[in-house]
Amino acid sequence: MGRWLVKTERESYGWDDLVRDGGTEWDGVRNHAAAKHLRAMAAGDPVLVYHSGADKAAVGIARVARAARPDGEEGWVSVRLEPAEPLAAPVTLAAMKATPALKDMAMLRQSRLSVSPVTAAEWDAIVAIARR
DNA sequence: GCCAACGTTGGC
DNA sequence: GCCAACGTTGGC
Repeated sequence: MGRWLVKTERESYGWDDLVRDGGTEWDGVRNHAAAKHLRAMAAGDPVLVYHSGADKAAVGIARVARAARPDGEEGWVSVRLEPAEPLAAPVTLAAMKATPALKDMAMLRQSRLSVSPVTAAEWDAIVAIARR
């Protein structure tokens, strides 16, 4: 099972929108590295939803409801994400950067990557921060 | 094939 | 508002 993180801006389509809609097609990714991760997602995989911009925090956990399929434009794909549960508290970028266990996190290493993998250890560390 | 110019993202 | 990172485009 893979674990993932997707970035979005609250103002464009955030966690609250995902909850309201009960799920959405995660499309429009036009970056090859990010798209590669979309293609690697399997139904059931958990996905952290991170708000870039003003919030700069992971706020909820979604699940991959359906693996990648063509998103309408040649060569690009989308997956369906559905909300699972909100994090007990937002985990800010600052908190992630301050956590040694997360220093190699793909998102921190390459801040512009909109879809990135999260290791099991990183996932656990983030959930632990949310609960403390 | 190289590289400069340019656009976008996202943190500060 | 600025800047760093980085991807894309287009001239050569």
